[in-house]
Amino acid sequence: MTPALPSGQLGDLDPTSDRAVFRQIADQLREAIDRGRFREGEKLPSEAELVDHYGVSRMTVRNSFSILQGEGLVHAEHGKGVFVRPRPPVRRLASDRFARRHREQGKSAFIVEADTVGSHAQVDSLEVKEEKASQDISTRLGSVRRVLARRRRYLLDGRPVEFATSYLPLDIARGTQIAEPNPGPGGIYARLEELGHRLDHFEEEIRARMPSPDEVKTLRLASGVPVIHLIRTAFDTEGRAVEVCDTVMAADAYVLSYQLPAT
Amino acid sequence: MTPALPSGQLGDLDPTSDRAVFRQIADQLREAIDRGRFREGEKLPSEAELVDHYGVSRMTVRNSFSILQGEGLVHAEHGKGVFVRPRPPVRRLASDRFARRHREQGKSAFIVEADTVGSHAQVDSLEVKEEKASQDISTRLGSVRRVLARRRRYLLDGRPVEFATSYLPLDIARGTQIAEPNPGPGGIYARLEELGHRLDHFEEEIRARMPSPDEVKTLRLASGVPVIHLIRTAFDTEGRAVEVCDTVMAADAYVLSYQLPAT
DNA sequence: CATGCATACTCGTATAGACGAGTGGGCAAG
DNA sequence: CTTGCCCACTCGTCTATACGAGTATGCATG
Repeated sequence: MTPALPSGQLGDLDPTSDRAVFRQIADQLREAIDRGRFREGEKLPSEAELVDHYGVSRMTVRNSFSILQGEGLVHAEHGKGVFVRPRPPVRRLASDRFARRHREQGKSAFIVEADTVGSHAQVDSLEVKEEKASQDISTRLGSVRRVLARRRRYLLDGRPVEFATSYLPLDIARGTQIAEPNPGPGGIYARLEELGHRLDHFEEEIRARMPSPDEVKTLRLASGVPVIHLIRTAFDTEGRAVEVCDTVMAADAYVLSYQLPAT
Repeated sequence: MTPALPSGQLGDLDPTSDRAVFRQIADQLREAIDRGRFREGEKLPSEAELVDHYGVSRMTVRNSFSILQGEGLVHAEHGKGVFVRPRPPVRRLASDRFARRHREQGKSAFIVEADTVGSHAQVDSLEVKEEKASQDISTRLGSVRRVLARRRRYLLDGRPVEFATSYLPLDIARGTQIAEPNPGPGGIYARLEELGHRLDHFEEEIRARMPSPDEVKTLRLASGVPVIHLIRTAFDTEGRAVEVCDTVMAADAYVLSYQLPAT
C-alpha cells in the first residue's frame, strides 16, 4: 500500500468559501510553515502530491507556490522540490561602524567583522575607474562633472550580500591611493583623512524595494527577497561632501542599527 | 480597419533564445516602462492585445505580468487593465525627528509634518491596552512580564503608510496619560519626561522584508511592495529602556535618513 | 433628460494536457 | 567495484479552453 503522503499534514478546501482555491492552499501551507510542521530547509509536498491531496489541477497548486515564493517563504529547486526558505545569518551594521578607532587596523572592516563572527568574507568584482557623474551623484557631491567610481561586491561564506559603489570627486581622488584597487589599511576613509579631509559626519538615506533583474543576478537573490538601498554621503569638517557610497544589500542578510540622540 | 495596437511599441520574440518566452515579454515591457514609453499610471496593452501581438497563449502573457508585479513595477486592476505603478510621494524621516524641540508643539509630530508638505494626515485604529509582553519585547524592556501596548495606524492622504505599536513597562505607564488614547501634546515622549524619565537616546533596528498577508491588508499594499520593519528602543538618562516601538512601514512611502558622527 | 440594462472589454480563476529539463537512484554492463 | 545508462520524480514552460466577475460605454426605455 502507499505510504501516508506528506500532505497528510494539511486540511481540506472549503468549497463554500469565496476565497480562491489557490489562496486557500497557500494559506494552509503558510500556516503549516508558521507552526513549524515544515521546518527551515525542509521539502514541501511535491506539486503532484498536492494535486492528489486537494483534487485540483497542477496550475492551481503552482499558483499557490508562487504566492508563497512572492512572500519569500519558500523557494523552488528544479528537479528537487519546493523548500522552506532558511533564514540566513544576518549581518548587523552598527551606527558606530565608521568610528575612527575602527580604521586603525590593517584589514578591511568587512573582513575583520566577518572573522569575529566566524564567517568567511570575500570581496570581488573590484572595478575602479573614472566616469561621468550621474545627475544624482553630481548633486550630492556638489556639482562635479566626473568622478572616481569604486565598485565592489561583498560575499559572506560565498554568498553575495552587498554591492557597493563609492564616488569621489576627481580633484580629491585622482592620483592617490584611493584610485588604486587596494586603498590600503583603514580603507578610503583613512586615505581621505591623510589627504587632509578630516571626516566630520555621514548622512545615510535608506530605502527598501524589490530588486531589478540585474540586482537579482549579482546578489543571487531568491524571489521574494527585497533589497535595502543605502546611500551614504561623507562630509569633512569643512562641510564638503567628499564621498558618496551607493550600496544595495540583500535585505534578508542585514539588520541596520542606529543610535539617535534625544537632544 | 483596426487601429494600431498600443503593443506596436513592442518588439518581437527571439525564438532561438533560450530565455523563456514569458521572460522575454516581461523584459520588453520592463524596458518600455524604463524608457518611459509607458508612463506612470498609464495602461499597458491588455492581455488579449499581447496575445495577438506575440502570438502566445494568454497564460504566458499573464506569467509575464506576474513577474513585473513581483518587481513592483505594475499593478493589475480587475476589469480595467494593467497599469504602470506610480511612485507615491515618500515621507522622509530625519534622524532628528525625536529632538526635544520638536516636542514643544501641541499637535502630533506626524500631523504637523504632513501639514508642512501639504498632505492630509490621519491616525486611526487606535488601541491602548495592557497585555503580556512577547519574549522579544520583554528582553528589550529588561524582563518585564506585562506591558502597556499602544497600537495605531498612520494614513497619508487616505493611504495607510505605517502601522506602529509602542510598548511601555506598566510601572511607568499605568494610570498616567500614556495609558489614555490621546497622550496629549508632544506625545508619550513628552509625558515620559514629565514623569521624570529624561530621554537620553534611541536605538533603531531596521529590517526589510516582504509583508505578511495581515500587513498587506492593514497597509493595503500592492504586490511587489516590501515593508520596512523598524524597532526603536528609547532609553532614559539612567540607561533604562522605557519604551519599545515596533513599526511596519510601506517601503514605497518612506525614505529613512540618519546622521552619523565620524568620531 | 435620466435611468437602467445590454454588451463588450478587462482581469481572475481553474482545468487538462503536453513536452522539456534537472536530479538522483537503481541496475546492468564492463 | 566502478562506470554509465535508464528511469522515475521533480519543477519549468507553454497551449487551449472555459467561465466568473468588475468596469465602462452606449443605447433603449421610461
